[in-house]
Amino acid sequence: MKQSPVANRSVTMEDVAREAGVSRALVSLVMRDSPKVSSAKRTAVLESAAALGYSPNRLASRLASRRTNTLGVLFLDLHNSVFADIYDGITEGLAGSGNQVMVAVGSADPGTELEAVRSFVDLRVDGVILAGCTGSSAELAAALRGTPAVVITRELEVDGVDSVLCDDFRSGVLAVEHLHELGHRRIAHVDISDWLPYTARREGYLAAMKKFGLEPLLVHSDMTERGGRAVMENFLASGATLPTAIFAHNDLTAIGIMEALAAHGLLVPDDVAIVGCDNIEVAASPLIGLTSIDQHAGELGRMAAGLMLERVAGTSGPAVTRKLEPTLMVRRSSGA
Amino acid sequence: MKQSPVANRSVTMEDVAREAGVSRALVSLVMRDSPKVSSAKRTAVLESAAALGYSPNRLASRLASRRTNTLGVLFLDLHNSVFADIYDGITEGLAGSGNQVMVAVGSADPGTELEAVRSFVDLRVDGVILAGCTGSSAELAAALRGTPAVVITRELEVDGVDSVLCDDFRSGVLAVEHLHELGHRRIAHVDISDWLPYTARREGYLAAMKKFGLEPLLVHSDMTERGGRAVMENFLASGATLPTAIFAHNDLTAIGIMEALAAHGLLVPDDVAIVGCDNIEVAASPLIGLTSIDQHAGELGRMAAGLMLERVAGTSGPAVTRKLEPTLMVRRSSGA
DNA sequence: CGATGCTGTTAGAGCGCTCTAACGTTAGTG
DNA sequence: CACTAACGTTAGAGCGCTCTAACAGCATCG
Repeated sequence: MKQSPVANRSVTMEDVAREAGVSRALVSLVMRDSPKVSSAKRTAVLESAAALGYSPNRLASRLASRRTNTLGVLFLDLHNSVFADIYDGITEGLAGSGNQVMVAVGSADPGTELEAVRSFVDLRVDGVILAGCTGSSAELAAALRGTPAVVITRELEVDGVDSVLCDDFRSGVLAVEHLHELGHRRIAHVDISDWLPYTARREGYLAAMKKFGLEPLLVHSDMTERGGRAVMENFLASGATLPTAIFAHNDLTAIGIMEALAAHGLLVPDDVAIVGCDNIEVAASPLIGLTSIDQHAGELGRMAAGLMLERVAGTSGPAVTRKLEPTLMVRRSSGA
Repeated sequence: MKQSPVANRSVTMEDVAREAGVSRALVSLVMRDSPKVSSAKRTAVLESAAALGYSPNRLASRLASRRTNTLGVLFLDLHNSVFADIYDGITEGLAGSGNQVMVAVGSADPGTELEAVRSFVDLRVDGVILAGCTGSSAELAAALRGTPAVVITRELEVDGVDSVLCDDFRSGVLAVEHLHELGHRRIAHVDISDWLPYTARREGYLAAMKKFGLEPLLVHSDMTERGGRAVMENFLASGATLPTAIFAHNDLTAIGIMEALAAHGLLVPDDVAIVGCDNIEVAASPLIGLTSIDQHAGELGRMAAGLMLERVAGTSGPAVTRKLEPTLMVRRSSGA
């Protein structure tokens, strides 16, 4: 019954077939739950397989069948819990579809990211879901080599790549409108590196500021908590006049900003009001009370999974873009 | 130059070989950067490959070479950022080793988890790193089928499975000692479901309480923020006398507890002092100021990667266990 | 000048599986 | 009772790659 581990690694269908006194093809059918196998042979095969400690080699079966029933999912950053929410949505949307998920992490580095996508493609996954990506359209398209893909939180102008995102421009507008309504006029925006393809929130901010005839104030950060804190520390050290309100590119940045303010004895929202974006779990915590803009991460994941399943099932046609309306979640950091 | 996507998917080494006027074996050598290829042929092959849009089929190469240079990494829960820290440690420890990482998420469900491990094994990864797992030793051993493995944050009594963890018993003791020293005598512990294999923190708590001659007070939760909040809400609703201090199984739970207390106008640490465990990023935030016990997640990941590399390189020998000393991080939630 | 070694290349036999087409049985039909 | 139909089973040809062993070509050497 119990075999040595090493021996197990090389038990093949052939061995099981011999042990059970049937052909290799029959074993294959049993392993794939084919209905056209007599129950007698089926149990015989299963018993032999168990006795030998057989574990099917998925590399071989995938190679032979030219199907993998596997989707690759790439995450931008594991430290941002918005990706955990997206992950939940994806698994929910994929439930019962018989598809497996392979995860990779891009770490906000186009190199790592492209490497991961290439790896997915080389392993012949049926499709790729990019939950946040920083590479250029051209590079990503080249790496995908025609593999169906869905991008979350970004719009990629590539053939056969669907996009599922929240209207980030609108989020920027919502943030400014909210702060303007509260009476703020000096509203700053802490966004992200220039080269990153996520510019819509900033553009929304700029457009709304212009609409209200206000002077924009932009500072770059790196979408991390640490980055947000550093930016605010620098700003405070510079002695420049503080804005009365700050809209941050995402919640992590916003929290970092709040930390720096707290460290200097400044009160939120009394001295500076803060609005974040993403509405991650911790932002909603009463301990933080960060006003944020919900981009419906779970729903984005679910929709991406749905589109992916359609593509995998063979639905062709031009690339689709699904855009959700953001929702402002008012909390302590901007009033009340 | 540009081929249709579908065509790309079926370009094989044979095609490249024909196009370049060489043998398939030579193409294979070029693709694997063999030094024994003349530079003339090398460039010819690379040009043909690019022209045809060739992408090597990694399934086939892995099958043929019986090596994958890939490690499977399983995470318990993407919502807990301690796993992001562990991930960083792992990638750091693996850097430059030429190994790829495949990630899967167990979602604190033994079924999903075992399925993921089986999937890794069936894909013939060289090794598996389990960053948190809830299955039984026997089930995991069966699923691994002899594949080298390293478990993080848990000790698995399985042949060939190394363990890397923090001394959780000691963490429980540290928490109680700290609170006792602050003068607390009614110290509760919010831990996790009975069936989960993570009992050391509770045992440390119980041992330390006994040492001080104090009456233990245990409540079960589910290691999530929501769970912690629910438990505390229930407790408050029950009208039972509050403990003066609570040690929570992890930081998420602790934060949930703090939220419930805040919602009822209770002050931390004045009414109830809180100590968490894991020292996740957000616990360290001045906005939360949660006293926590650092289990050195990054270091755990790095060590696990190191052990894994040794195993993959062929080091045999009995299973190793590496245990780190936890570090108490005192913050606002327990005083000062 | 034939033996020796070296470099670059290739034929061909797998890796462990799937899938098509064909097979032997048995049951159903006129 | 031959004749088809359906069922369960199998042989054998791949899937796209790697790897061993052998090979041609050429310089080196006693």
